[in-house]
Order: sequence, then C-alpha cells, then structure tokens
Amino acid sequence: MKDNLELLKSYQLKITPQRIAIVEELASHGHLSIEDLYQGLLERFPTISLATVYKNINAMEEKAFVQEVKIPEQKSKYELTKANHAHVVCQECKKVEDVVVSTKVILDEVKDVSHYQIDRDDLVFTGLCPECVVRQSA
Amino acid sequence: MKDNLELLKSYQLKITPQRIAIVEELASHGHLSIEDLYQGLLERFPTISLATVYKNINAMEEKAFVQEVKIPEQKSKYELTKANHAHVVCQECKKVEDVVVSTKVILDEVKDVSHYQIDRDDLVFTGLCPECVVRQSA
DNA sequence: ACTTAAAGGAAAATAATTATCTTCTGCATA
DNA sequence: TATGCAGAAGATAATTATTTTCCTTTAAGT
Ligand SMILES: [Mn+2]
Ligand SMILES: [Mn+2]
Ligand SMILES: [Zn+2]
Ligand SMILES: [Zn+2]
Repeated sequence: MKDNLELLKSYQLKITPQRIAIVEELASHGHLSIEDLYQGLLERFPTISLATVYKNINAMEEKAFVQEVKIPEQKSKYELTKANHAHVVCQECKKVEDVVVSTKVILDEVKDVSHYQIDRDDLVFTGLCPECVVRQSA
Repeated sequence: MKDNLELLKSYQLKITPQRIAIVEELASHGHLSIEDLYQGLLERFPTISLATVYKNINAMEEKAFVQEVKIPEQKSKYELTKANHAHVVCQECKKVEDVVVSTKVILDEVKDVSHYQIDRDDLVFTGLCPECVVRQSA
C-alpha cells in the first residue's frame, strides 16, 4: 500500500483520499472498468463524481502509473502498471487474470516477419477459466 | 470481390450498394475505424448515415463476417474476418498490419500456466514500422 | 497558519452509439 | 417479369460515454 502512495507522489500526483481509494481498489481487485471503479468508490465517497474517476484515471495513465487493458467484447479495464504480462479472459464469467509467459520466441518471429521494431506487446487470450470449464461440462 | 459478396450472402446479409462499398473499403484498406469507413463511404454515398455504418458493421460482426481489432491508444478498427493472425502497429504513423506468426509455443505456455482453455488470441505488437525507424534515426 | 497550484464536484458540452420510424429495395416467389 | 415483404437505408431522436468548464475545496510547501 505504502509503496503505491510513494509512487503516486513520485509521479507528481497529489495525494488525495479519492486517489488513495482508486489505488486501493485497483490494488485489491486488479482489472477494473471506469464503471467498476465508480461503483466501488461510491460506497466510500457517496458524493464522488464520475468525472473525478475519469480525470484521475486519465492523469494516472498519462504518468504511466496505471495502464488501460483492452479486451475483446468488453469495456476497457485499468490496472496498476506492473511488469509486462499477458492476460487471460474467461468468456463465461468475464474474469480477467494476469499470466506471465515468455514472449521472446514470438517477439523474435514478429520482428523477423514484419521488420518492425517492437517496443510493446498486448496479448489477450480468451477462453474458459478452470471453474467455467467444469461447470460447462457438467 | 465476387467472393466477398457471395460470402455476404452466405451469411444471410442482404446485398446492398452500401454494404458492397463497406466490403470494398475493408478489402482494399484493411483496418478501418468507423469514422474511416464513414468518410470513405461519404464520397460514394453523400447521403449515407453514420448510423448505417454502425448498423452494418454491427450486423457483420454479429455474423462474424467482420472482426473488431482493439489497439492500444486508438479507436477500434474493423477488418474482414480471415485466418487468425496477429497485428503490428506503428506508434509513429499509426499504420496497422497483419502478421502471421506461429502461436503454438506461447499458447501452450498460456494454457499450462493459467489452466484456462483458450479459444482465441488477440496479439498486438506496437513499435515502429521500417519506414518510421529510418526516418527517426535520420 | 498562509499561499497557491491542483483536485473535487456539479453541471454543461461533446462524442459515440443505439433506437425509432418512415420510406425504399433486394430478392424470393408466382 | 410482376408482386409482396422482410429487412435495410436515411433522418432524427434518444441514450450512453467521455470530456470540459467553472467554481469551491484542499494538499502540501513555506
Ligand atoms: Mn494485468
Ligand atoms: Mn488484421
Ligand atoms: Zn470463468
Ligand atoms: Zn510508421
């Protein structure tokens, strides 16, 4: 927790109760949409404005403190920036999880085939989570 | 060209001049946003409605005739559905290109690590295209 | 405590998407 | 080839999403 606030500060983002709450929500729930965040914060800040959520997420994204995650068929999710990782999405229960995989092989192939210089990768794998797999076969 | 119209028909999509134009735009330009499409069609159909573009793209997506491609920092692009492939995006000139790479290795690793059953992958690699690389170092 | 730049909140402004309704047309059928 | 009709186009309104404005409040440095 402390780390995140320090980090916020280091990114020239003024520490406010609303921002602390946003960081806590993201830290504890992981991948949240704007609406998710707003609903979560409403409980703690009954008067918070949706514009505040947008403004803060945009500011934090600007400073690369949070990152947008675009997922097929879903609203964008936001998460605290962390080491590069891929995502798995369950098309049944909609949950989104991090997955750390080695990208060297595919990155090399992409560079080789495309002749692009690659600085970033966004990898999303969609399917069924273990729970929904069993539920489906039942 | 003919193929696409046959395909449209096979997807129970009625053939109209506007739809033919949408397919042609997508076939010749590849990855287009709603706005791109609208602007392109406006030249041929000065009275076309933006709603018509939305409705058609949605209908075609519904039938899996076209696919949405979500790209970081950009509006969604649409393309004619084709064999699964990844995308490279130039952060400088914004162009989007297809790239065919082998996904078996990474797919196996994702399945292994996450225990998800994976049905689909959306891979976007962002960087600099060959032209923008040289331009940048100049 | 004082000062000030920045942040919050409410509301307005924009942008994006969808819905409704009327007119038109692709296309199946006689 | 003529006819009927489901579905598509166009115009517009309505929703929904996102951003901006404006004024008040507050974090944080002095
Ligand atoms: Mn993540
Ligand atoms: Mn493509
Ligand atoms: Zn699931
Ligand atoms: Zn380029």
